Amino acid sequence: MKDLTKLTYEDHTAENSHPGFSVDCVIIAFHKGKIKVLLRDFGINNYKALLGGFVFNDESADQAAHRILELYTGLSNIFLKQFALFSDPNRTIMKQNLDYVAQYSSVRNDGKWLLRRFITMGYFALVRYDEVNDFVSEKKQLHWYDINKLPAMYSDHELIIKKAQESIKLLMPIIPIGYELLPEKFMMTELRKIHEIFLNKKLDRRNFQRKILQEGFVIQLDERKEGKEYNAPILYSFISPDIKDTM
Amino acid sequence: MKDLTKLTYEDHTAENSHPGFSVDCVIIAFHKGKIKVLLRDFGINNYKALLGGFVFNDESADQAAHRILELYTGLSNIFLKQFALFSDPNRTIMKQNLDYVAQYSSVRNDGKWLLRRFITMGYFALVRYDEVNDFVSEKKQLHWYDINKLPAMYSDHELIIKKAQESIKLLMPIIPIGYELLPEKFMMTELRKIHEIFLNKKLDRRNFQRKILQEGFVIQLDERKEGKEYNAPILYSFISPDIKDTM
DNA sequence: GCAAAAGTGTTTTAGTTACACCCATGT
DNA sequence: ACATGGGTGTAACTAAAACACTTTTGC
Repeated sequence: MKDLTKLTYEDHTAENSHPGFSVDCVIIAFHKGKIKVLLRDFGINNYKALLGGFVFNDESADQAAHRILELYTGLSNIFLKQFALFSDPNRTIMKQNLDYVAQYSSVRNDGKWLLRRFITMGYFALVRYDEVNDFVSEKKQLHWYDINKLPAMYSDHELIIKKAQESIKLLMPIIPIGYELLPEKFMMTELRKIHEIFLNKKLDRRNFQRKILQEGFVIQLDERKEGKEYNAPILYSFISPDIKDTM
Repeated sequence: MKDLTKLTYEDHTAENSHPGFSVDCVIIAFHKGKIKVLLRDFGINNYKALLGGFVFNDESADQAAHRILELYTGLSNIFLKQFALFSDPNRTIMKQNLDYVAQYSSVRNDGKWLLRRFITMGYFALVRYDEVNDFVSEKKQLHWYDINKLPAMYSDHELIIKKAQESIKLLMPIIPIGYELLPEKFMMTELRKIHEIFLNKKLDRRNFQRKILQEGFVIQLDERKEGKEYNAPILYSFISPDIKDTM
């Protein structure tokens, strides 16, 4: 594996990257009751874009996605999952793309390569807001957006996010969602909120709690959230850091 | 859409296809109590290969997969699903591939293009054996293999099949498997057998039947399988041809 | 003869759903 | 004053799992 700290978007050229192919990461976090997506300024028309990049000749798409994630969040070993391939022949031949390339070509000589058709693999990553936000907030072009209130987006990136959301909803009965998004100690309400947002429906407080606890992945701590005097919320933890191994 | 009947493997060139990218289809059917995969002779060392191909410049990967499926099975509108991307940088740089290209280069001049790195999207298709076998059996290079007794395979195609199997197992609680694999009228035992193979465990006959029937997608017909005198198996049918729309 | 497969119901256990009250905090 | 959110338990219902016998056919 390369030294990731040395890599930036500018390191990609037509020579060292797989042609016509990219990866795009839907980086998802949970903060203040909302599911957030990390996007970057695209630079044209105030469009926002997913965090993506190209696949070097000596790495797999999964490795490229991990590299890109580390580049933008500082985290390695992040939970990351392929969810769909986007390959419409016209997906990158859009006005905003042409504008971008026109501008981009002035600083590098392979701008035309970017005008070629690209097929992109969509990945979603689940990260802990608190663990990445210091790193992220240093980069002025990166911002979090509520997944249900997306800004105008470059190319088909809004579609990619919607598909990621659908995939997560579909996977929820199968994989224990929440572990990757929450800090070590969390309130049951937060975990329930995450489920509610992806399932897009209200869940009964007590039934949810009973179900989660009897699944056995979450335990109640002998500790309550500070700052409240009356009925301070009890804190919970996931028992195992190896849940991702069941995927 | 092009005239599919005119297309063969030979129609692909470096000029008309997306570079370094392919699709591979794991075509799955059910016959005589076994899950079968359709493979072609690869021509070198008796290796077998998945049915795959390249993506033309004016089609999406999904369209390419459908085109390839129609080419090899005669069926359009087949149930088809992306399940994983295979992008190990070394996946196609294998001895059997070099041998193949050496042989292949003698008949077409872009053999070296085939030696480049390829990223492939894995699709699985579920088809009805009876509907495709007449078409398939005309092509001498195509054969069905028990998914649990695979022959020696080209490149990473065995891995691709294993991953397809895992994906189906994972999706089984979510999507009603079986509809795409069985003829209009079928025995409950056949449906159960399909579930048993993918889940890799025995299921209780009566509990399975009750569960399936109360899900509501399958109804009992007033008809029994012919050819048996005593306790001829009752036939069943799926009620709706639109189950795939729920995907 | 024996294994295999098909018909057929009941009981038990586990899981899911529905539902109400109390009290402090913040607006 | 009111809405919000947090603590707490039970009863009804639905779903899943375990389980046996009989008969014919095919080997």
